[in-house]
Amino acid sequence: MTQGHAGPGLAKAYRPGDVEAAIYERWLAADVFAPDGGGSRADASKPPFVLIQPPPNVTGSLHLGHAQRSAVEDLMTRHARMQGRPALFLPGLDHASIAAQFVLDRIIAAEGETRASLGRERYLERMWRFIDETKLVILGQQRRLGASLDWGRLRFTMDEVSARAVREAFARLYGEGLAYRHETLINWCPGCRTSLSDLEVEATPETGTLWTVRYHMLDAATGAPDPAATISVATTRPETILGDTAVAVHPDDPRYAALIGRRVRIPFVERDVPIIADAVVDRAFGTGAVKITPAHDHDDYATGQRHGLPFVDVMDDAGNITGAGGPYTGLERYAARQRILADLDAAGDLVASTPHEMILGRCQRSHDAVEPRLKTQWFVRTAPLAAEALAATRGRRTVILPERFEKVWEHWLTEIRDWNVSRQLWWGHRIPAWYCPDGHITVSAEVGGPSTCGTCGRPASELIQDPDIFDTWFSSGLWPFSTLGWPEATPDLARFYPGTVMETAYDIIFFWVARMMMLGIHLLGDAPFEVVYLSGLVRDPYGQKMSKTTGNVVDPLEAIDESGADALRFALIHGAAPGNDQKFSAEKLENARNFANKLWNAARFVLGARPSTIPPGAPRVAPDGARLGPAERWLRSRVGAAVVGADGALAEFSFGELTHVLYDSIWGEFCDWALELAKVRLTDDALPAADREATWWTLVEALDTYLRLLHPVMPFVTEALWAEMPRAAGDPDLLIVADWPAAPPADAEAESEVGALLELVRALRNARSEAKLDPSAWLAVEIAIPPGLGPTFDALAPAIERLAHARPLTRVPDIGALRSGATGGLAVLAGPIEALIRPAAPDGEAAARDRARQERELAGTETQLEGARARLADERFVAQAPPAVVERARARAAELEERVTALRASLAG
RNA sequence: GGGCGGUUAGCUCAGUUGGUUAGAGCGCAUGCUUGACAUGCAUGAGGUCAGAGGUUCAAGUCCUCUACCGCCCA
Repeated sequence: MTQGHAGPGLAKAYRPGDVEAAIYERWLAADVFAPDGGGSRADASKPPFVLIQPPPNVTGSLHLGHAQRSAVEDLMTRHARMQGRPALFLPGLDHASIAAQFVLDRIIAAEGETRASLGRERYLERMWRFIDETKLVILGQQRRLGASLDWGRLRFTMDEVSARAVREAFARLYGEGLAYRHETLINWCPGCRTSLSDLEVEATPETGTLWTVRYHMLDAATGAPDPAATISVATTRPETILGDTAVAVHPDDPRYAALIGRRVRIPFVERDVPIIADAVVDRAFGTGAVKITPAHDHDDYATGQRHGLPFVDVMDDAGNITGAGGPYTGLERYAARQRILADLDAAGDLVASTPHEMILGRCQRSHDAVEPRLKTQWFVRTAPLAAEALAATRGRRTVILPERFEKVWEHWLTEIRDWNVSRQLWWGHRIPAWYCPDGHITVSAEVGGPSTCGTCGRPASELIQDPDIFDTWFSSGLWPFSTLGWPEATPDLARFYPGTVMETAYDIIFFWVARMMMLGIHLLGDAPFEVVYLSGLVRDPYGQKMSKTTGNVVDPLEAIDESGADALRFALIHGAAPGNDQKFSAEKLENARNFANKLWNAARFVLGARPSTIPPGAPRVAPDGARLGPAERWLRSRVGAAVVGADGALAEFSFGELTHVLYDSIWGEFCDWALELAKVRLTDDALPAADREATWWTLVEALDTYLRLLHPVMPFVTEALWAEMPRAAGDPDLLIVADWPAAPPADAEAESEVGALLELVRALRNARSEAKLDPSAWLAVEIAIPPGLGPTFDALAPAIERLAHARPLTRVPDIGALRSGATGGLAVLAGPIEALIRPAAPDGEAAARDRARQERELAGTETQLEGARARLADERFVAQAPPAVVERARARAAELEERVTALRASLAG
């Protein structure tokens, strides 16, 4: 006897909204997220698993890319936690100075304010108020997603712990000569009014104009302009004429050899500059003569240094022409360009203008054209740090996944340039450098700054702190250890540094990963993580990048509301392969939702099918091995294969593969076959109760294993179901801290024998369907089974009967007997098994369709046989292929031969 | 210009160290209210694995070249 068919208290369909919030609260209440939490079952002797979460920008909200990465991070963490490792998944938020100011500037603009109208102090107060709201959004999103983050260790890149790390790191680098202050040409964004690092400048190909401008030379004797002697230069930036301090030609260019050393008058600013020779000039470019603007062009800067030219800065922070710009002073740079062109034209000195393909540097954030400008900035000397980072990856102390990114990594770190860390912004960590009136620099890691000038001893009151802040990535670069309390020697730092995995998107490998590696190794002596797992980007169904302006963004919360957090996680992880972008679509989400529902219903069935001889709430026991039928043995073996497959996928960080393995096993094997086979035994009152119990415990064991395996991917539904499952002694209340399963041993015999019979069921169904026989009719079927399969067949006959709708199902002694009676029936072949379906009444059309099916099959089989024979006829194959391969080919050929014979016989009959 | 990746069913993607008959989901077709599930079940159709050449007994898989798409660096 069995109980009712509905599981205890389980709804007919899985409704994520009903359980998710409560389950997250249970996890929080049980204190299982922290490696040292009250509910943790971590084995302190095992190596900790540490994953410091990439901190999302505090002013934003999470998009699908974040959701995917959080899902992957949480998956790894939950797996490690179930393996009994102390698992730390540390949450955080990033202040993202330039991006945050961008957002806030727009908000205050709507309130009629500007950065300048508020002033630094009030602006920063406003920022703190603003992020107090936004951070709640992000933290809430992480909870909805089910991220098992250790909230007690939440860090913010602008909190005092992080600030102390920034000051200390900078002071140490300065002390070692690795941080220095220096005037040089930097990238300036007039829109953001700050300098940028090289990485924040995007090289964009554009069609500009190449103008040819005629400069007038000076008479060598009088020094007065010589209207007849001119030299034409080509430029894409006429406004920089105002800052020209030379004209350069190639030393070997015969066109200009005679002019080298003569002087030229720069128009409008009336500056007299020399014509110089430098091999850097490309003779094929333009006229072969170029203007040199050392303060506004990277190549010209180098030329200027080589020739000792003056550097004239003609642009201010807003991109307007400075007082050095003569009549154009105060004009915006593009307005100045137009005026200069007009004036040159009027003077007859604009010789030509042609369209010109060029590469323009634009600000990654505002897309303004970046202006090279001469500025004094703080730099970090990267060469020695990069060497250490390279040594770590070359020595495999840190592995980058996918490995192909190591090549890019190598290249970038080998060619690395010094890092400009100064930003002329307000929202960020103020650079802890003070300047005394004599220009001495004092760098201090103390909260209140230095008490005196480190050089001349002047009191703090006479010192002025650098107004600039650090590049956000400077504090981000300290994240793997600032989060753990560095520079204090905290217990967390000792225990959790270095970390295990850094998961992040591949587009910030240089911005972030490289900086963490460089700073971590340098400041702490160890690389900050063992594995760098680089995720791909999540794109829309058409492969477009999701963006607010395109309007194709999917809000993770919407997806969760619609389909559940587990479905979103599954869908995102399903397509996750390291370094590969994936397209996301509603169909994928729906498929994942269906899978969650499938699992739910499978569990509902199992729980509802408990034999009445097992009391409700009985502790879970292993099925009685002596009572297992072939189907039970088959299931255990297949579950074992799923465990092995899952372990393999996890070991290789192939999380998409993990979901494939679990999906196929749970849906394709457990639900489609194991449950259907079990139904017969569970409801067969003629069987001893112990047999039915063994079957049920086998299902429970399988389901229990699946829930454990699936938990890291779909934490909510698995936890919800596990709450209803019988527990074994020693199982915890919550699945999140249950043990990762071990694989039941493989049972090759059961797999092959049951597999053959499942093949038979498929073949019977196919024959019936192709002949278009009434699917609901019970048809008599006779079956000839090879002797070896007899016992398994007999044990499963009732199930086969049910699954193939075959009744009566009769075993005939041999194939000959079957064939002799093979008239008016559908002949079915399934490997070594032959069967005959006898329709209730003769049906000419059905018979014809069946004949067509068999003829099609025969043709296909003959083609295959031909191929197999040809292969075996090749002496070189037989001689050179491994014996096992040849043996398999022979067996295959024999099988095909038998099949052809049988089909011919059947068609002849 | 340099480097990397991709090209497999109508669509989205799997395909382990080369080895039987290249798989899945969605979509499509046909049928099914089967005592867990119509968010379901059954059956089926659909592929010269971008192209060319090579290595090998054997290539979706390894090598070379070409085409197209995408990304990164300069």
